[in-house]
Amino acid sequence: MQRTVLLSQLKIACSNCNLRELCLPVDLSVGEMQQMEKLSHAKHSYARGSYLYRSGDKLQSLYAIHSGSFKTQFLHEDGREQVTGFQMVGEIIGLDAISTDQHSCDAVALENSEVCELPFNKLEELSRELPELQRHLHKIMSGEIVRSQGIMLLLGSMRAEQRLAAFLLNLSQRFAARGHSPTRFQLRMSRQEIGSYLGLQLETISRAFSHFQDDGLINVNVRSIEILSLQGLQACLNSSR
Amino acid sequence: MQRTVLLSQLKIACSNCNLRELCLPVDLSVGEMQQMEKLSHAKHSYARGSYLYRSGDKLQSLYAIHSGSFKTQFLHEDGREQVTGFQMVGEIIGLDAISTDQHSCDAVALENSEVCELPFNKLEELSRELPELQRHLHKIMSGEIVRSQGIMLLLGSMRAEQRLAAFLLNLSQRFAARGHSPTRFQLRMSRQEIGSYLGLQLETISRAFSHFQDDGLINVNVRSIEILSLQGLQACLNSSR
DNA sequence: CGCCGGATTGAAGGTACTCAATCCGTGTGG
DNA sequence: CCACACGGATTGAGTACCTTCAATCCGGCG
Repeated sequence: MQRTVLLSQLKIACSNCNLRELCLPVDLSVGEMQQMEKLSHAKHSYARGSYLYRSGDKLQSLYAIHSGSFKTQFLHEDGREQVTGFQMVGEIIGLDAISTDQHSCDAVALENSEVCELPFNKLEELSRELPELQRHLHKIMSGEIVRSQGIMLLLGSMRAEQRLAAFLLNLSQRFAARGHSPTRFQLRMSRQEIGSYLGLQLETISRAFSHFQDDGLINVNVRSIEILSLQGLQACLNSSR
Repeated sequence: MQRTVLLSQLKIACSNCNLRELCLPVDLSVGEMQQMEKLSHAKHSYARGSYLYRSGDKLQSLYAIHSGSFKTQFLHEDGREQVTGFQMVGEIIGLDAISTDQHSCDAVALENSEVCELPFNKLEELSRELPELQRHLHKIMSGEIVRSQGIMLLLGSMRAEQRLAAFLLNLSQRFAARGHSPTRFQLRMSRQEIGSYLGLQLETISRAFSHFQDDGLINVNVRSIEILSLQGLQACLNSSR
């Protein structure tokens, strides 16, 4: 019930864009709805492989992913590079830039995708008028901090197969939250990109996939994944070390 | 010049607490200063080893470190635990809790320390009235996201000695920014804690310290550090892989 | 003085990396 | 239509780095 209200508010905030992450957890008055309309924006398309923004670009907007998916990658001075996240429909991208007014990483489309642009100045202005929006924006940013902590734990203390299990379970949850199957889905990223994200080499990812398949935990055919035992993956993740 | 203005504003915001991270980059009117006074707060002391907050605690306040230092540690369900950060004077701690209204990690004093409590509700309220404060709060949160990305890069793609070099150089910068020597300082944390933060075993940390000393890059005596060659550490950090 | 926790050092072993060969699906050109 | 090239994925063998386990050292404190 509340859900449909949220979606209708959403449409106001982001015309015809079912923007989960910015939906407000409360009803808005007519006046407040009119204010939300101020957050006018444009919807843009990005072809697979194209950049939404690059490291060093000035902060203009945050972006809500309307369709498709992206990766963010962080570039070290010495050329080292690492995938720092994979973002899918309904997630917000670009928060890294607020700190310095410049983006600190690249965002690249993993497939043909559409994003809703949310001019950051307007977002700030509006969130001064709508405490619920303010709180929500804060939650999104804080959530990103917590997510990073989880990745740090993964990178710092898990072995290869645990990392991949955690990755697959996380994808599973996120697909489920969007109404897709939690056990059958297509990977949008290469072994190389998964490895970069998980701090492993692509060969190690490939071997771990094969091992999971041998153990009957998953069926994997290149980028098609079928999870046969969520519990099995969870057990792998929780294994002593 | 501006600096002193900032510090005086600071005192208003945080009585007698030279709170760098919340100082505002602009002058405030008399009325605005009065508003800042609304952010009344308490200053509390924490003995070495005591908890500022624990995972699961309800979000009440953010905390600005007035003296001393803390570590934050993240606890996995299965008992795995990892240090996710070391915070020193002037830094803000507790941002992780905004996401779920509960702290997602523990904060433990590394030495006898004092913090200024910043009730989060008041902070939000006030930041609706003071756009400069709002922007600054956003920058602090975003900065934490960027910091996490840097740690992810470190954990995902650096070898042991590079990680320790990065750690020492980061400490050096932070001490320098606070007016201390960038080359001589005391570590506040154990080898175990450094290892946990850097995703390594304590023995590996110890060996890397010894190796740096053999190479003439540092003098280390348990927790006393003297950096002999910042360039040398930087070179180690930048070495091919 | 002796205990204790943290730090150092040594030796052996394991996990993931590196290098390399092969496979496979897709797209391209003859 | 088939051959071929290409990029990504898989698999194998050897190696490097870090971990693990263990012994020892060192400084502080009862």
